[in-house]
Amino acid sequence: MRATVKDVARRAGVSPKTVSNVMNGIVPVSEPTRLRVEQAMQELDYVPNLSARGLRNGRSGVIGLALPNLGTPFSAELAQSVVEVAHAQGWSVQIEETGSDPQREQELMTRARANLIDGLILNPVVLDESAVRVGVALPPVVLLGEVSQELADRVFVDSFAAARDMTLALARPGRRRIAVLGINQGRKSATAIQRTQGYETALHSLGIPLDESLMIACDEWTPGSAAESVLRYLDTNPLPEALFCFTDSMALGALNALWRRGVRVPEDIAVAGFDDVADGRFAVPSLTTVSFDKRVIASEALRLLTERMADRSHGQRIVSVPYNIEERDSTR
Amino acid sequence: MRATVKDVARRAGVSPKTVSNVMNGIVPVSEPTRLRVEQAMQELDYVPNLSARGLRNGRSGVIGLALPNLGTPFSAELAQSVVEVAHAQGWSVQIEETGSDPQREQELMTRARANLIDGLILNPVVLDESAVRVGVALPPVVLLGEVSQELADRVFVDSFAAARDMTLALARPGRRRIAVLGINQGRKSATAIQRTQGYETALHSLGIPLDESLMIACDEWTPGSAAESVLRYLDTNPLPEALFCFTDSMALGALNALWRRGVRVPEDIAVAGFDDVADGRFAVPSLTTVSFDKRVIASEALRLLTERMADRSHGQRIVSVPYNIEERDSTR
DNA sequence: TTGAAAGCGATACCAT
DNA sequence: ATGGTATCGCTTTCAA
Repeated sequence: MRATVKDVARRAGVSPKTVSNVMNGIVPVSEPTRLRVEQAMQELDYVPNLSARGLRNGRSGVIGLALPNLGTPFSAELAQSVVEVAHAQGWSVQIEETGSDPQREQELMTRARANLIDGLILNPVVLDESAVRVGVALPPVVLLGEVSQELADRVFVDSFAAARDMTLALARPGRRRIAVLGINQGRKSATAIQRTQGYETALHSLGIPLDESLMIACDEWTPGSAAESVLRYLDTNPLPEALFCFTDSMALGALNALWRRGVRVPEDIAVAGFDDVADGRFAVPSLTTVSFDKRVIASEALRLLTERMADRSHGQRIVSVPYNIEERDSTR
Repeated sequence: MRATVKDVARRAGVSPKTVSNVMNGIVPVSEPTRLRVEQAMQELDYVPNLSARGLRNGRSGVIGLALPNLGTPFSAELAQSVVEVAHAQGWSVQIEETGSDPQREQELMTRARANLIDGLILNPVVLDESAVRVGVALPPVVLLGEVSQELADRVFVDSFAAARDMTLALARPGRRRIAVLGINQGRKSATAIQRTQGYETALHSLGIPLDESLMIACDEWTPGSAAESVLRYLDTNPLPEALFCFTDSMALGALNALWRRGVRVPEDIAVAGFDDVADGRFAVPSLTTVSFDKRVIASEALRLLTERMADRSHGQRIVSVPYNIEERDSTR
C-alpha cells in the first residue's frame, strides 16, 4: 500500500496537519519536527496524492493547451514555449487537438470546468463565437489568435498588419503580380480572413488591382496540401512574381513544388511565409517570413490566465505580440 | 456555487448513487428515473469534478508523454499521434519536456506516482538506467527508443538495423566516402550510439575502412546546429560522397548549409535523414529518410501502457516497430 | 507550534 | 432498481 499523510504523521509522531505544514512550507514548523517528518517521508517513500490535493484545493496545477493541429512544427514550437514557461511557474500542461472543430472546442471548455485543468489556452479556428458562448459559465480561458469576441482574454499577433506589411515588402522591388496561398474554401478561418484582408489592403494602397486568379486556395495548411495546390496552379496559370503563403509550412510545400517545376526562387519568383519556424530558417532557399516570439505568446498567455484565475470578474484583457518581417534568401 | 451530485440528486428526487449510476451507465437505471436525473443535470449545468472522481477511483484518465525536445517537428508528429490515439480511447495527455536531463526524467516518474497521471510514455535519452531504477516502485511506464534496461516496457524502431540499411543504400551506387552527422560529444544518447554502430557495421560489411574524419559531431540535433557543423566541416574537409544525418531535422540544416556553399544535392553529395517528418518530404530536394509509422508507435505504446496498468506484475514487453528506407530526390 | 475533526465530490458496498 | 453511508487523501478551521 501507498503511504499517506496519516502514515507519515504516525511514523513521525506528529499530526497530519504538521506533515501538511512541512510540505507546503507556509506555516512555520520547528526544525526538529521538520526533520523527523522529512525523514518519515523518505522512509515511507511518500508521494502526495495530487487528486486529493486538487479536490481539497479546487486547483489541479494543470492547464490545458488546445491547438487545431498538433502535427505542425509551429505547434511544436508553441507548445514547447508554453510547457517551458508553465513549468517554470509550477504548472503542468495537458495538450489537446481540436482539429478545427468548434464542437471539440466546446467540449474542451467543459472539461476545463470539470476541474482537471485550472484553465485553458485555446487557439480557435472558426471566427464565430460558438466555442465561447455567452451565458455558460466560462472557465478561465485565454484565446490565441484573432477571434473577435468579447468574453475571453486573448493574445494575438496582428495578422492583418503583418500580412499587409509582408505584401508591401514583397512589392517593394517593383513586383506587382503577388499571389497569396492559404485561402480556405470551406469554413473560413479567422486567421485566413485577416491575412487576406491585409494583403488586399496593401495592394489597394499600392494601386494594384485585385486579381482573383492570384488568390490560391489551400484548405489544409500543410506542406503536402500546399505543394499540391501550387503544382495544380502552375499547370493552368502564368507564374506570379511573388507568392505569400499564410504559414511557413505551406511555404515549404510551395518551395518544393516550384523546385519540381524547375522554377527558381527567388530569381523567377519570391516566396514568403508566416510563423518563423526553424525549418523555414533552413529551407532552400532560407525563407522570408513574418517572425514573432513564441515565448512571448506563451508567457503573456500564461500571465493572463493566472490573472484571470485570481480574479474572475475583471474586464477582458487583450495583448498584442509584436512581429517583424524577416527577410531571407527566398525574396532576394 | 457549482452543482454536485448531491444537488442533482436532490433536484431529481433520487440518491447520489443513482446519479452516479446514470453517469456511468453500468448499473441499469429505469427510464423515467434516468430522464429526471438527466434533466436535473441539464438544469443545474452539472459538470462532474474529475479530481474527486480521480481520488475515489485511483485513476485520473490522464497519461503523461515526456520527450527530450518538444520543439522539433518529429516531436509534434509523435505527440499528435499519441494524443489522437489516446483521445480515441478516452485518455487525456499531459506533455513534458525532459531536455535530455536524467534528473528531470526521474522527477517525472515521481509525478506519475503522484497519481495525477495514470501512466507515462517516456523517451529517455541517456543510456544508463538512472531514470528507471531498481527498487523504487515504478508507475506504469512505457519507454520509447532503444534504452537497454529490463524494468519497463518499451516500443522502439531498430535504429541499429535502420542505420545499417540506410548506409548500405547510400553505398549501393558505388559511394564509399559516406559521412554521418549526429555523433554527440558529451553525453552520448542511446540513439546516437545505435545509429553509429549500424553505420560502422555496414561499412565493415562493405569492406570500407572506418574513417574518423567522416564522423561529424553535432550536439543539438536541430537544423541550426547541424547547419553550423556542416559549414565548419566543409571549411576544412573534402566533400564526402554521401551524408547520413541521424535525424531529418539535422538533414534539413545540412541541406541548407550545402546549398549555401553551392554544393549540389544529390549531384555532388547524397543526403539522407531519419524520422520521415513532413518537412523532409517537401525539402529541396525531397529528403531520403528512414520512415516508420508514428501512429503505430503511439498505439503500441498506449496498448502496452494500458496492459501494464491492468496487470502490474507481468513480464517486460518489448515491441519493435517496422521501418523502411524511403528513397527520395536527395539521393538519386 | 501542534492536534482533532470536518469536509472537498464522487463512488461502491451493503441494504432494501 | 434505488437509498444510506463510509471512504479515497489532503487541507484547514478551531482549539489547545
